[in-house]
Amino acid sequence: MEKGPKISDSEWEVMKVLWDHEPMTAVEVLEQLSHEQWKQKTVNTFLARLESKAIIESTREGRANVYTTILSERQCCREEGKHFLEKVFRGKVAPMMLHFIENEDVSEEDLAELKHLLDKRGT
Amino acid sequence: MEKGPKISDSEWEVMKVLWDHEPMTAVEVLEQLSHEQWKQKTVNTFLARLESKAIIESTREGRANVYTTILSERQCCREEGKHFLEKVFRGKVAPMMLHFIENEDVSEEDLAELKHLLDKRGT
DNA sequence: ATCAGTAGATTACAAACGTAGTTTGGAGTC
DNA sequence: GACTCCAAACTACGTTTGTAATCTACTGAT
Repeated sequence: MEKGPKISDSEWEVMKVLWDHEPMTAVEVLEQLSHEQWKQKTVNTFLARLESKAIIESTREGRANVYTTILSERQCCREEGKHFLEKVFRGKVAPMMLHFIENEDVSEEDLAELKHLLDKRGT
Repeated sequence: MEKGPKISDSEWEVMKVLWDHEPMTAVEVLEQLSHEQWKQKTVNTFLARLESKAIIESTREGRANVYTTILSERQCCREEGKHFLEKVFRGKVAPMMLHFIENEDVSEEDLAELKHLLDKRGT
């Protein structure tokens, strides 16, 4: 039962940038996180921790480290999603879906898309 | 922008028991968590922390504390759900829904229920 | 009044997290 | 070759979390 390594909230921010733009240097990661308030060193720390958790890896390119992901966004979403579903909605999918439909902003297009998906999926 | 207090994974386990059976004493909470491996003292610690975070409260009944929740399960699910959606699915509901439909075990009944919900909701 | 048991309060302590600062080693400059 | 500057590596430190153990105070029994 391979239990994936935990990715903290801040680490997730870094991962999203990496998934979108890898391979990247630490400086490039910070640039993409410009809306955040983090210092370069902070980002470096997150990168180092992610590497020690074997979620990303790096190769030396001249004077800089270039980072690439090891785990895909899909894999991590799956892991995190399972955890969330179990923790917050007791593993019950339908109530969770209902919750999001009722509480979050779901556009008409989203609803239509979902209906379409369900129709295809439901036999 | 009222940011709710954070509820950790372990604290959520305690909260679910409380929402289901409150008001309860610490001993009763442990009983309901029998499948977990926690000691009584550990549960006591979680209850104390939840109280200090103002998520639950207690009143003295004779020689025991009786705990009741302050925040409802709905409120906490909403908070946690928003956080999850933003963190993992970048705030986009439809992809998240799709993810769960594709990756989690969704029974035929769940699918039917969801379709029904969407039909009602989608005009 | 004393003693034992028990619930609650207080304290402990390591790992993970958020958020960097300091030290080091190599690339380029004079 | 000596000096400078930067990226990387190492170190730091308070908070939160997981997981309890110890201390204290009250209740009931003798």
